[in-house]
Amino acid sequence: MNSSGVMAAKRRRRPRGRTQIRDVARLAGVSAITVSRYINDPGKVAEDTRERIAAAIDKIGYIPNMVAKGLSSNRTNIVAAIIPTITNSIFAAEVSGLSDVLKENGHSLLISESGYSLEREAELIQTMIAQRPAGIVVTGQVHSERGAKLLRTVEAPVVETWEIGAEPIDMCVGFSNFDASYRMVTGLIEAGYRRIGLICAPITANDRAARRREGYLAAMGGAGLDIVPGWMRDAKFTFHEGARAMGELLDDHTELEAICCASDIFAIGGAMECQRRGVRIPEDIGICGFDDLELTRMFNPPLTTVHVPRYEIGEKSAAMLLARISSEKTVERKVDLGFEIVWRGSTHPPSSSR
Amino acid sequence: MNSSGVMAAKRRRRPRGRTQIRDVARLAGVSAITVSRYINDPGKVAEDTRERIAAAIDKIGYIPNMVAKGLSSNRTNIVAAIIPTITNSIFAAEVSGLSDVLKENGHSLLISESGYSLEREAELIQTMIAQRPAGIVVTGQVHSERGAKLLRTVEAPVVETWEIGAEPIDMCVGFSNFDASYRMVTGLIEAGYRRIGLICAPITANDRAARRREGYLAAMGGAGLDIVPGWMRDAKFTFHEGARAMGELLDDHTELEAICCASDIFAIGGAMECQRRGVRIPEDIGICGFDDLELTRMFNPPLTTVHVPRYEIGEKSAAMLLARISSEKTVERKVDLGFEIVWRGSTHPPSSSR
DNA sequence: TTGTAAGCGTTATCAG
DNA sequence: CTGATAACGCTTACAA
Repeated sequence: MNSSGVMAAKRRRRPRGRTQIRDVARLAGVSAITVSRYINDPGKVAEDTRERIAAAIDKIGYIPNMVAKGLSSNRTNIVAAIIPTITNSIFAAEVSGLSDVLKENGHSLLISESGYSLEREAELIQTMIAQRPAGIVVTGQVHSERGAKLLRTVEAPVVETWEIGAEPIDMCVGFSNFDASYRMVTGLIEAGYRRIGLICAPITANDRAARRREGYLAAMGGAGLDIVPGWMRDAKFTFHEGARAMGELLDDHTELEAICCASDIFAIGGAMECQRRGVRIPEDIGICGFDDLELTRMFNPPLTTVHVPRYEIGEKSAAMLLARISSEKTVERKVDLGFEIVWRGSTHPPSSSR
Repeated sequence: MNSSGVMAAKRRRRPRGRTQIRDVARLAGVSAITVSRYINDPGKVAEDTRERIAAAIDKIGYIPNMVAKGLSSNRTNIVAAIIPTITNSIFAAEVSGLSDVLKENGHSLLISESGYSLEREAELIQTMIAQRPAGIVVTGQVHSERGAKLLRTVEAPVVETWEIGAEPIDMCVGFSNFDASYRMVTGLIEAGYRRIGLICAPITANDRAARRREGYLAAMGGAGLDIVPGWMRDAKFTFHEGARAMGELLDDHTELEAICCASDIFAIGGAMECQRRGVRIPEDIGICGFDDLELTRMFNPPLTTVHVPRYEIGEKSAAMLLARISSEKTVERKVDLGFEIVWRGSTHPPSSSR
């Protein structure tokens, strides 16, 4: 042995903790690669070898190192999702759908929150790409220039969720927020409402809200009704903000006959504000929401709203990513999961549903 | 060159897509390790070298490969969290706290849902360990035997959240669910209530619910009041289930004066059921909840509840993990974040708060 | 301050 | 069906 052998010994790193594939291999009397084959596709290994390896794994409690696997195979089993905020329950439901499908297929879910900021989203996309995810889920179809560029050049498949109006960067899953809002407002007009207010989230960095607002404007304009700036209020996604916006409309615009809320959060908060003031629903004012949260069904009266496929958006996104991950075959690029207007007691019913 | 050189050439893998550190190094005219130093601690690199590297990174859009980094350094920047379900907003808030602190410190968050199953939790712990996370967050202090063993032997620091009654496996953050429930019920008794019902989540695989139930029993028993099995109902975490349980109690036990709900979800669902039936709150029946969801403040009347530090549990868990990750110094093992009984209009006030 | 060499734990590739 | 070897992209250890 020459001096480099000595040097090599000195340079050896500290031993690491976990057992590894070679420990299993030694115990089973096979090579590491055979254990690797057993783990990834047991069918490639002979029956008796299989049994010895299984016994060895069980004995030493071997847990594969996905980091090493990821580096070696150049693919991880991690899917990254970037959502505005997990505390909005529509995104929690989406994440649940993602999580359920992914874990059934041996994938893990990395979550991060952009806080409805496109700059933050771009940073997170970069952070996620650093993890070399097998797939990426983002919210909406509007991104910062930098974010969009990263998504366009990343190797992993990308799904944009919750809106399908534009051409996707790669794939998209959701429904038309414009159509949903348009149909909701058109229904209100059919029901006899003429002076209809709007409570909507700020449309900055939120194309879903922007499309819902546009749907309202198009329906009002299309019916030849007045569009009054004072009838429209911004609100952040809290019940309190919904109540505040409703209170302002009630104070300043007693002429309003119905309030269209671009989120059930506003509708519920707003409806509670009405209760507090003794404003009767739907006798004194009609209220409709958006998203069909469980609470809208429980409310007194139950709230008219738009049912959206929030859990299904997660499920379908995961399924599409998995399809692309497991094969090169082209899958659907644009998936419309639809929506449904649900007429309940908080508004008069439209003529078509009478 | 001997034949092995030829073989090596044949064995070369396909080139991969992303730019890597050596591309940056070449462009900047330095070695890879210098770029590595620049990325991990720019102070170790000379000013002008720094500038050249920065320019090179910017030019080719280099994004570090955290998988390779993780394997090489034997530490990832991923924290794994296992929660019962993301759709219960208390856990969504916790996740938000985790996410905020972790991303400030360059860590990413891997989320998985156990669905209130200890077996599922154990599987997920194993899946998470395979990713070699820098830290692990689990919910509660009760685990399956296998899950507990994995948590005890894993190298990463572990935080158990939402309950601090038992000795932690490693660290725990939360509050005493027993004390909170005990104090709530004691307060109701002080307020003059004697016949108090309970709506609680199934206590299987949920030590937080179990402790809340025990707190109720201890307070009732301690005050010499009747403990009637029929006054206690199980409910899953939906508003509908809360309403159903409340309906049953209202139907079967007209003698009840107050209902203690071990979750605001039950309290809100239950209170809506009361509204539906024309049962007045608090005149006909007192209702209190647990968790202090935003909606409890908005409700008419506002609901008495227990404020719990849900966002802070996430924040603190992340902070404790980070402290342990960055140093070997011992940090607190058991952190009591406390709780606060919030008396609102859905119950008569206790004498002590008059 | 910078560089060289070895190694992280797994899998791709080629060979038998 | 099984194995030997190199490689994945980065960092550790050591050296200059």
